[in-house]
Amino acid sequence: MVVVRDARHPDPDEMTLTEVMAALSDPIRVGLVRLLSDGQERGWGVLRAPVSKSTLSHHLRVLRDAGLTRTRQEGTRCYVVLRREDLQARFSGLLEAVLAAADSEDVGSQVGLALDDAATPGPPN
Amino acid sequence: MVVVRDARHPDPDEMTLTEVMAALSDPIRVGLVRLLSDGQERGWGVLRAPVSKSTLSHHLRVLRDAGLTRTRQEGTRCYVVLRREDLQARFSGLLEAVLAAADSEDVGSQVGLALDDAATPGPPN
DNA sequence: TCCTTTGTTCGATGTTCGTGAAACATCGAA
DNA sequence: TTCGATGTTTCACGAACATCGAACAAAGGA
Repeated sequence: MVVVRDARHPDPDEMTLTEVMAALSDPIRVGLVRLLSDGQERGWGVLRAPVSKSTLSHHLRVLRDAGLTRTRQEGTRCYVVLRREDLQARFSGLLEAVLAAADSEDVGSQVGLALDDAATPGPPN
Repeated sequence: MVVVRDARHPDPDEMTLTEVMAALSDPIRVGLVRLLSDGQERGWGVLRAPVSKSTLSHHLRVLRDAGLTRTRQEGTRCYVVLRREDLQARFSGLLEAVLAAADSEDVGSQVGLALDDAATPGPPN
């Protein structure tokens, strides 16, 4: 997956509001953001969503391009983390408001973690 | 414009986060929201955007369907107002965060008011 | 009654989006 | 080097979207 090397991670000042809003207009992507909202870095592999591998990859790309998440590659695996601080710096209060609304509405509840290592805190030992 | 009679104005609890986010993922619609953010009711006719009449009508419909604005008809004219309280009730803090971000980025600056009665405060006397 | 004003709705068109299957690229292990 | 695991990219497709011009509908005025 050569892509991660090309991974575009916009700086806070390169993020655009409309791109972020568009990224958050899909339930699956909102679900992914909710999943990552605890600040924990998650392995790509533990993410579970009712879509194919390629579609999930697409959604993660949209989130990354918008600046919502950061993807890190380690060996053959990828890890995703929410860019809370950067988002706060650029769009103060937006993420919190979205997360609160998403929780109250339970948006993207179809998205979850693999039952086994559901707590995968990051890179394996 | 018989349409206003069919106008769908969702209750706060009928609004969905993803629909609101989608509505705010277009610069012109964000511009319209910014224009209405002072709480003033504006006449359809004073709204200026670099799109055709039908496209503007479409954008206003998207905003209305998402619950962001309320449209009122008076005689042959229409008036639009931002539903700040309802949005606050349903998505606490979201609108404020979006408006702040939109201002700092100057999203939708192409949207404006007619030069003449730019301050049309509502129904004409 | 006829005409003007004001928006809405109806095609039509080109673009973007969400989706999956399949091919591909990269890394680590055998 | 060969193989398996892990994601990414390409391709294709239907649906949704942004856009416009034209037709339409409702309310007021001449």
